[in-house]
Amino acid sequence: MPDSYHHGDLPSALRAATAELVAERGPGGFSLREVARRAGVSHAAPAHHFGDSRGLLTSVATEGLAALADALGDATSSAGLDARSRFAACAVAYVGVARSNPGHYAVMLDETLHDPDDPHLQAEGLRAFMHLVSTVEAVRDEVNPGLDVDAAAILAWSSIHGLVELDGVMSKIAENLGAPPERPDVRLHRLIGVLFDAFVRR
Amino acid sequence: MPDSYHHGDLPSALRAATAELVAERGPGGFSLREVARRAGVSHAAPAHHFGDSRGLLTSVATEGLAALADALGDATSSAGLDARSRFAACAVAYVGVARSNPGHYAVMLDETLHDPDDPHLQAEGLRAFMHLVSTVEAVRDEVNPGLDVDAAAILAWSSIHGLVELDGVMSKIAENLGAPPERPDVRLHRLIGVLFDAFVRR
DNA sequence: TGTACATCAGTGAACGCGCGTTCACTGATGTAC
DNA sequence: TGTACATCAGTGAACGCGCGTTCACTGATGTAC
Repeated sequence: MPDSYHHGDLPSALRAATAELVAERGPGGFSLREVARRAGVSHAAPAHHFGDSRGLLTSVATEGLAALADALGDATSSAGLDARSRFAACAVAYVGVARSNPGHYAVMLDETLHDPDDPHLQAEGLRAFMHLVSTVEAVRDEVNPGLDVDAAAILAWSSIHGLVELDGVMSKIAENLGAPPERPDVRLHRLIGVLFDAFVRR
Repeated sequence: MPDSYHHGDLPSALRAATAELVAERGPGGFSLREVARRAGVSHAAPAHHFGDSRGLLTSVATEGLAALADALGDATSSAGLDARSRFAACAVAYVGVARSNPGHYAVMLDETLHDPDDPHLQAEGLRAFMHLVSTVEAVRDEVNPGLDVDAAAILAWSSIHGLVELDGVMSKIAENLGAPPERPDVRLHRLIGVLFDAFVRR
């Protein structure tokens, strides 16, 4: 029988409501009271668990980074893949997490929204980043011993993040140019192709 | 003698105040009243020129895109440069505009803040984008006839935008890894290097 | 050159609203004995 | 097994605040004659 007074797992429900709200209205549309409303709880309840809105957003960011790290871990540990497939799987997983958790994604890389010094957040961010680095290292070992791993990792991360963020703008521009509409994952795979080529020794 | 009643160029002053405010506090910290306060004008004045806050933000976004288009135009038209230099100049100009106008930059590529269907905004955005495309075309003509211009332009824009946005996060990670602090423009030039290599025929 | 008048720019008071925060409280749980 | 009590989770009323919007207004400009 559901407990009508105690929620069960209010922190999780509040994180979910936050992600949903941010995805719907953008970070500017976020408020503690609206989140409480969506979670079906009094507006003073969130303070109990998270203190203030920054605390809640930091928790959401941490959850998002953890999901990203998990997804990258799954993608990179798929055994039997050559470096190119592994790299592509990693990129696809990244974009997949970003697109299916837009609320989390919007919060987790914006340092004006969360507390960038939170240790849990930093740990999850680092874990995600290390998966990326290890994938690039695999590319270096298998394909191009001279590859600058740091520069390549920066390029890979920047470009994939940029693609996610600019997706809407790019579609708009393509439309204005009268180009046929391009499915987003087609754009992604073309980008992965050019990107990977950048890593190949010549 | 300064006119104490009529402002002279209030729209410009309001755009400047908006950019300053957004740069300081992020998009969430923006309000029409605070902007009016900073411009030294009554809080009802902005409505006269821009209607509502979206109108003002769209105007700021358009101004930012125009500045970007101008800067890219200057960079690409510097005659006598080979494709690599021209491409690098373009990237440096882009990052320069983004870093020296953080308020404009935050607003101009975020479709939840401005009105993406505004014709002036679209025109300036397109003008900026065409400078990028023509630079990539120059790279194709001079260096690699087989280059996929569209994919390369997407990669270039995504990665440079991503670099700008992730700068803070990347510094944080590097710090956590105990890496020596890297000057931002060093990171940029390493990225440009790997990026350009991606465009070279092999 | 001077006067009347339309137009435009900016004012300031008023409104209702949603917000974050505080605080005494009540409902439910779990532990000690 | 039962009772007392500490602890924790969530409530709901109250507060002061900054916000966007409206509107009758006033100050300044520029044009017609």
